[in-house]
Amino acid sequence: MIKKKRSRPRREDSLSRDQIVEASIALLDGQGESGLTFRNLSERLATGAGAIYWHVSSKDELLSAACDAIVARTMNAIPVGATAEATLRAIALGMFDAIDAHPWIGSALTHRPAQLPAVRILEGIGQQLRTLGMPDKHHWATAGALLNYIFGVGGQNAANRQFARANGLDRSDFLDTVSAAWSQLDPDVYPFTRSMAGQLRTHDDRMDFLAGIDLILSGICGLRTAATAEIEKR
Amino acid sequence: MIKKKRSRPRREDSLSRDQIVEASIALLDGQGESGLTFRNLSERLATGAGAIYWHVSSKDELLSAACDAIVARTMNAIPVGATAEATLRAIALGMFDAIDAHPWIGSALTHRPAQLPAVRILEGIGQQLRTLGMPDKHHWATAGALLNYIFGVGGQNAANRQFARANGLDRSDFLDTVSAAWSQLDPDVYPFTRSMAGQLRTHDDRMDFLAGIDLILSGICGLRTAATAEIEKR
DNA sequence: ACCTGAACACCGTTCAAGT
DNA sequence: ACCTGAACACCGTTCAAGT
Repeated sequence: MIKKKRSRPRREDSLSRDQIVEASIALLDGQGESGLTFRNLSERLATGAGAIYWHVSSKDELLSAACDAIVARTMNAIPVGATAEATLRAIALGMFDAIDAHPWIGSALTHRPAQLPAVRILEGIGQQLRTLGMPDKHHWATAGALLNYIFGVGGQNAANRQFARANGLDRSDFLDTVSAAWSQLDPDVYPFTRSMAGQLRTHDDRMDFLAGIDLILSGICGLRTAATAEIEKR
Repeated sequence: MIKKKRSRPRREDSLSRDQIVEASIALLDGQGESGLTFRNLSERLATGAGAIYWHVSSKDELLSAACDAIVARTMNAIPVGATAEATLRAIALGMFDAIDAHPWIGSALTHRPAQLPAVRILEGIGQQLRTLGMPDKHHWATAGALLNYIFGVGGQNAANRQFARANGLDRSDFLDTVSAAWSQLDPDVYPFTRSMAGQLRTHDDRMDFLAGIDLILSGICGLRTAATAEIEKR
């Protein structure tokens, strides 16, 4: 008697790239970055690893596509018609919230070079700089400053979230841990950091993020420092 | 006859954590992030994987320690005695150059949460903000803005370098590739990005980085925007 | 106390073979 | 054209056993 090998049920409809990307997002949201493996993914999609490779060329591409799906939705949700400054803030806050909801895109953005997701954001920022009447020669540096700041915050948020998840901490546990560590630093070497330990527990990430954006925007509005003179000198 | 197993020669002196960290830095500098494996490391140190684990608890800790060694050297090399603004620039440029020389620390910084390396930089920045006479309540948001901007640029630089290395491109090949990709974007959807494709080839990363720093510094010097009012309102 | 190195439990990726 | 799933070449980490 032939022993029929018991294998898991396979899907009957055929796979699509979109389904793979959506399943990846679900996995990343639910289990964090380490949750996205081809084994997890093929189980969830009731298929084999090879089937996924038919639609997608590598894990890197998959992560990029998942990230791009989120970024595209975020950028499409930015309301049009507001002032340039308000729109720049909306873009920045939109990305902040997107990274908050999907921490893994913070690390996807910082790790994969200037590809589609980054370009979508750059484009949104750049168009507003134009309407703001910023001289062309400052466009690149200015857009880059905003973009890199957003990426920097995103990357840190992602890292903090991942650390907290890996150690089974919630946000408040995590802040307590860092705050405690900072309180124990040598006061002679780290006076400033020690003095920040308290604020750390009560601060509002989103508010601080916005304050940074406004710092840059206010710099943009009043380009009058030594360095811009230096740049003009070239 | 007993066949004596030919094994690689082992070291005779004993291992130290410092030697392990230095060997890791050499590996990371020479072969990039993927070059740091316990197998590579134990071969280089003429020892076994277990020996390394005796001195170091995980790969994560090792990467952190390697990153911290570079950051500590960088921060110690910042000259003292200059004006606060000049020192802030020196810190930023010092980190930029350190990341340029060791791209992997860009990704180590963005991936491991607020630990020693980040604290060293935060402290340096914060002390200068104090001498600048910035009101205490703005310290956190301001220092965070500078720090996150530096991390953002660092992360992007690291990612770009790794991409270039993985594809066997030098800097100019890499810029050509991105520039070509941007030139082919749909002009109706990506007018700004397309217009940047040219500048991309000739731009100076370091100069643009400095321009961003100065944008933030100039915002710091003239805190007068809607958002700071908003923060004060709280 | 410090080290060895085989073994374990994973990865991403490939590919002959199936439909 | 699309999928299967075993196999491959790696990982980080552990641990009984040695000195």
